[in-house]
Amino acid sequence: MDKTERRQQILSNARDVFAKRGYHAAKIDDIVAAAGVARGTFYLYFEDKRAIFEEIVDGTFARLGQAILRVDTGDPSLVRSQIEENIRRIVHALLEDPATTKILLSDAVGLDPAFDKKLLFFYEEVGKLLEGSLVDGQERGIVAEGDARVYAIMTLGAMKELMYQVVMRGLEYPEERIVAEIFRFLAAGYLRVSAT
Amino acid sequence: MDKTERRQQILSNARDVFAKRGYHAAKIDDIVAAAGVARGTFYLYFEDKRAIFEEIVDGTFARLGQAILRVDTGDPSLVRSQIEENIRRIVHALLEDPATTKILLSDAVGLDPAFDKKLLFFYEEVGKLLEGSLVDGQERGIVAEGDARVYAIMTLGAMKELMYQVVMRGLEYPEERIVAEIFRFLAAGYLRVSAT
Amino acid sequence: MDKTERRQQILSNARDVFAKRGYHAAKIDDIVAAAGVARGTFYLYFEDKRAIFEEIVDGTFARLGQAILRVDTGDPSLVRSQIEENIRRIVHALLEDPATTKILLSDAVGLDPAFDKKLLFFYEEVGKLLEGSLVDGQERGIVAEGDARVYAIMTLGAMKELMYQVVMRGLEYPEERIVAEIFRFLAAGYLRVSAT
Amino acid sequence: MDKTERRQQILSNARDVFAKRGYHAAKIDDIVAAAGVARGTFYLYFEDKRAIFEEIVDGTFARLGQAILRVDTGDPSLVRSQIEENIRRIVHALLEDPATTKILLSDAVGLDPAFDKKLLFFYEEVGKLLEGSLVDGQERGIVAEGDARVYAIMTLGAMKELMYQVVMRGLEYPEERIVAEIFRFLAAGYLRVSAT
DNA sequence: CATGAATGAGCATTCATTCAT
DNA sequence: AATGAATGAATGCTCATTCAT
Repeated sequence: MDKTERRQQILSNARDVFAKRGYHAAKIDDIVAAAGVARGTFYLYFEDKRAIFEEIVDGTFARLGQAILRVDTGDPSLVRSQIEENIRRIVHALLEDPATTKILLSDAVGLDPAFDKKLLFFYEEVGKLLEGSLVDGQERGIVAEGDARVYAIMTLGAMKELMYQVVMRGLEYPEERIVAEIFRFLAAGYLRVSAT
Repeated sequence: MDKTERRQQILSNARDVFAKRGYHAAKIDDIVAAAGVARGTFYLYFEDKRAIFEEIVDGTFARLGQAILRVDTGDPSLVRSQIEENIRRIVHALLEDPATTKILLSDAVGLDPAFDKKLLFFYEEVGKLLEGSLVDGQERGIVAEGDARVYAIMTLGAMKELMYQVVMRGLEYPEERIVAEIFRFLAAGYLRVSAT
Repeated sequence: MDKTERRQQILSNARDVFAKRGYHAAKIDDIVAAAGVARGTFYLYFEDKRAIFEEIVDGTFARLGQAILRVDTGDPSLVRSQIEENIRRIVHALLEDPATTKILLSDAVGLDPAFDKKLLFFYEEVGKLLEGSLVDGQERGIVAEGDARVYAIMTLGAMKELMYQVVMRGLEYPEERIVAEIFRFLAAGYLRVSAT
Repeated sequence: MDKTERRQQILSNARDVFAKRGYHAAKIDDIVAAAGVARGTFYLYFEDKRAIFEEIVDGTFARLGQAILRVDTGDPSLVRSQIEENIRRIVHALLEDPATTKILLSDAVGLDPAFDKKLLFFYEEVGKLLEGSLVDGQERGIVAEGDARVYAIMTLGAMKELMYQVVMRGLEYPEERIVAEIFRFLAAGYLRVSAT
């Protein structure tokens, strides 16, 4: 087994342990036991417990970052499919690896102020991207008036919560269904009430 | 100072410490120092660290639960204002005490599997309430077709994320503005794109 | 038992353990076992292992510093007795507590660069004091010509080695005898050989 | 590179590492990195860390032992130069390799009780040799009355301390000057005070 | 009731040494 | 012989909790 494999072996077992027990309850012992290596071996491949956790989260960030495509608003008739495709890719990236999704949406939250800052930064980046697209869309009339930043935040929140519920509760929704529901939610909301 | 006051004094200082440092970084020492009582006194009023944390979260649950009013869909012309009032009350309850909101949305997440279950349960209860109203609304034609459960989850997520950003980043939005944006988001979404 | 006593109890047992095993071989467990307290109690009174060791050495420094009296060379007829008195006090200070002397002359040496610097600094201070007295004495004709600094260094070395041997080998010399021998050694050397 | 060379290469790099960091702070990793060999190779040539350290100290002992010449007191007119020559050889042996001198006078001290015993034994051997010469000298009238053992101990201490200061502080004394000062110190002391 | 000194289980991390290749 | 990945015993330190005063 070469170094990369061994590293991957520890990393993936650590991921499972973190997902199962949560960051603090996950002991180095649990990780090495799961990986079937000695205590010291762990430290041959990773600086410390925090470092391997961060690597898992960073990896998820990277996967998510790659999933997101820039929306080209040039041809209005293609916007919808691009947005759907983006939602589809993000949902897929999160659901194909429920363990890291659980870690990202649960264990990584409130770990400590420094880590909170890291998460906030990631979501800020994604939020900015989204916000930019929304502002762009507003100029082209394909996004409603309103605070684009707030729209972006709520969009992220809605998707995060849905993914969290799916992952934590094992909600059995087909991905395509999830994509469709999200799109509908973003496109038209659901309240049909008249003004007071 | 009577028992109740003393208890409250410890509780409220603990809340600040948890909010500032996070659950794990908050030491009993920090709490008793903030409350100005002796180490042992803490244990006269609370079972253990976990218990006081849980009490804080439970208190927030209770406050939130009280904030939510049942929507009477009898007179369609009054539904909108009732919904707005609900959003207003929830937002107000969260923002009037940012410390507990931060704890609820950050420290309480991923604490351990048992606590995750507790949170999940609370959100499930709220979600069911909301889902029920949505189904009810669907029957009366004031809620669009679609999966009410998913709508409920995304609604919760959108609101949680917005509150989280306000609390963590100190976003300076007037409450009324937030309420209006949320309502608009839920009512009409923002995408105005034609089908492919 | 009040805090000062408890502290002293741990300190003095630590001193014995350090003297017996040496700094590195002395484990916190050995110290607390000797003191009859729990592991955590140790850390209630001392920052860490290094700190208690440093305190022991600093205490010895202080005792030694107090033992040394400034020699008043005003009345030449009184110089000899003052010097003898100084030697007597230093020798007494070291031999009345062999454990700390062993620690100072053995365990504290080569502990790490930072500690070496500390030791070097202490001996430098003592050396400067001695050197100053020697220069003063040279002006008054009661100290022979020659490099006062080297004299000071060799004097310290001679005394340190003698004390070390007494402490480590349990050499049974009466203190007064030691004082007399040191004085004679410093006063007249022992080689009686003619120049080449 | 043959076995002897490889061994020497590791040994001499270990010496530098020990001198720079001290015994405990010197890691096998540092040594093999300095020597440019693999971790396992180290153990092909040396039993363990302690063994290589001991070998370094033993080598220094051997070098020092060879530096010391027996003083032939037959012709009194030649004694002085023989003693000077001895001092010169010892000083030279120590200063030509400051790294091992630093190890001998600093890291080897207080390593553990067993090593202390070893050092004590070496100095005892040298001390006995010196003591024997002193007793011999006393019979021939070229060494003053007094306790020869104490003279021997203080002589060793004086020389050790001077060498230690030169090595640790980088004192810039020419060897010949050091030899002369030591000789003068041993021959006549420096105090010129009348009895009380 | 209040105190705070004492407790000790628990854990991350280090590093000398081994051994399969 | 040489390598360097793997090992796991060893240990300092933390901190929630207890309990005698």
